[in-house]
Order: sequence, then C-alpha cells, then structure tokens
Amino acid sequence: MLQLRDLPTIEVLDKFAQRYQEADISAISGFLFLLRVATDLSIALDACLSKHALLQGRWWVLILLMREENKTSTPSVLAEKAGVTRATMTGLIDGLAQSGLVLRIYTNDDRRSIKIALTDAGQAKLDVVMPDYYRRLRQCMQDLDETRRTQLNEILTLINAGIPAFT
Amino acid sequence: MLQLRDLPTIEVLDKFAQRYQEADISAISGFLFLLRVATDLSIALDACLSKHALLQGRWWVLILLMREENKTSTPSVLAEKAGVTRATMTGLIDGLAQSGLVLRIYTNDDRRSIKIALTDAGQAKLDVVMPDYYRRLRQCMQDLDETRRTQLNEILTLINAGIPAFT
DNA sequence: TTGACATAGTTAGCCAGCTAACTATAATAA
DNA sequence: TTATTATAGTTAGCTGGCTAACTATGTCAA
Repeated sequence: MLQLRDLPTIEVLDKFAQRYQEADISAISGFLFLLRVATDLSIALDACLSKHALLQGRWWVLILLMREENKTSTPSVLAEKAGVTRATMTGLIDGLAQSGLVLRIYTNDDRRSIKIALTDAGQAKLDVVMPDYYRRLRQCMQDLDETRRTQLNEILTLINAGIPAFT
Repeated sequence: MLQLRDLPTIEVLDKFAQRYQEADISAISGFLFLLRVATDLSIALDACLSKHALLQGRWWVLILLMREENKTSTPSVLAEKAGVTRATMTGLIDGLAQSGLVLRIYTNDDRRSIKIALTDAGQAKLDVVMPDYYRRLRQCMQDLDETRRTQLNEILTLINAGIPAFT
C-alpha cells in the first residue's frame, strides 16, 4: 500500500512547496502519515494471521461466512463483500477447501451457483484466531481514550468524504 | 491492503463480541475504518498517477531522486528509502530507465555500485505530476481544519506507538 | 598476502491479486 | 418457442511485489 519508508521531513516538504505552490504541507504530511500507519497496521495483522497459517484474503472469507445465519454464502456474494474479483474468490475457496475450512455444496435450485459453507474445522480455526486478533488489537489501541476514538471517527469520515475530490 | 468492502455493522460486532470477550468494539471499528480509508486513498493516488502513466513504486523513486542535492542516488539506498527490496528496485529502475526518466551511471570509485540519476525528462515528468497530485490532495483534505489535522497527527502517533504491542 | 566475510546489483522463480475469455445455466423479449 | 442477453463459476495468463541464489567487487584479520 504505502511502500515508502522515508517520509519527507518538513524541510523536504518546504523545498517541494517552493517549487510547487499547489502543495498544502499539513495535508501532505497527514496523508502520508495516515497511509504509513495503516500500512504498518496491515503488516502487523498479516504477521498475526501468519502465525495461524492464514492470509488476510482467506481469513476474511471465514469471517464473512461466520457472519451469516447458516454460515453459508455463495462465491459471488463473498467476492463482492470481500472486495476481490470472482476469479480471485475461486482461488481463495480452493485454498480454504483444501485445508478443510470450507465446503463447496452443489445444489439444484440454480445450477450455475454453488454454496460455500464454513465447516466445523473452519469455525474452530476462527475460535483460535479471533481471540488472538482481538487481544492484540485491544492492546494496540489501549492508549486511545474514548474522546480520541470519537475524533478519529470524525476525521476519517471527513477524509473519506473528500476522496471523490481526489479521484 | 484492506480488500474487505463489507465492514461489520455494530450488530455484527456485538454478535462477535458476545462469542469473543476479548473484542474491543470501538477499537475494532476504528482500526477497520482507518484501513478502509487509507486503502481508498491509496487507490485514488494510483488512479491519479495512472493518468500520468506512472505507478507508485516508480513515482516514489523519482521523488526520492529529486530530494537529493544532485538528483542522484544508488539502487540500495533508493531501495531502503522506498521500502522495497534491492531486487524490486532493479525492476523499478529498469522501467524508469527504459522510459528515459532516470539514467544508470557506472563509475570507478566502487565498481560494485552504480549511480542512478534523474534525467531532465524525469524532472519534467515530476513537474507535471506533482502539481496535479498536490492539487487533488489539497481538495481532498480541505474540510479538515488545523485543529483536526493536529488531532489526526496525535492520534496516529498514539496508534503508531501501539503497533509493537500488536505484533 | 591471502582467505573469509560483507556488500551491490542482478536473475530466476514464487505468490496473490488482476483482466479477459470461456462454459454452463437462467431469464427475458420477439 | 426460440434467440438474445445476463449471471455464476472457472481457467489462463499478466503484474508487481517477494525470497533465494548468483556474480563481482571490496574489506579486514590471520
């Protein structure tokens, strides 16, 4: 996401702002810091999941299935919710099915479609991973009081609203 | 980074928190929102750069070179600052050199090493891309007043300090 | 001085996304 | 009915990261 490690100092930003008058220094530094922290959080999440032999993609599929009343969904719906293409979802399901964490179920009500079900092994896997993930996340955020959390939410909402203006 | 599109509702978080008591709901939702917004910002940046036939990796290399006094560096230093491996940097430089935006310079002071220099074409490319990038970013952030920007900085600093506790 | 180790850049091959194209099935309009 | 169009899942092949291994050069201690 943001590979860049060497974020610009104020001096560098000043130098660039001199050449490019469009620069808004505090906007740039906030933007880069946001991307930097988010990227490092994502890397930390990956590290946490890898201890359980999981990658984000497959892990989210398990969670999406657990959210469902009957722990069942279809590849296209999962793809949409997970934010990947159907082609990618095929691969994710392949891996999960091979590990026995989900099951492909073929039905006759619409023979184009299949059901994907979370197996007991899949649920058991989540019952190990989720407490670990939640515990770590709680610790990571423990120095943010409720005020800060509210502020964060408001700020992110504002930035989010500005993204169309970026694109 | 965060592919997941279907962020959990409060109801879903409640349901999960019931099964997993380690869950800190406002920490989880803040975390996911942060990753979601950062990912969408990164996607918006990609879209902006692609209009100039650039990808983040190559673009950062150009910027890192422009930061240098003599617009020159070495692949290993660039790799470290850009946060990619030397192997990846070889590929980035290949692409940039092919487009004439940077130049490989072979010297005799250390025959293991080479210099990478930003060409005039490379600087000209930045002189087109940077104003566009800065203008979009300014617009994206324009509804964040100075107070909010300061808060954002403080909050990110706190979260950043918590990342080791996550890992 | 030479042998062991370190460093710089490259190459080869892996991985998890992607798009485009394909098959099979369903839905819809003439 | 039948022809067209839409949808579901899969496959094939591309991409930009990665690691591991390699070559060449430099450094340093015995």
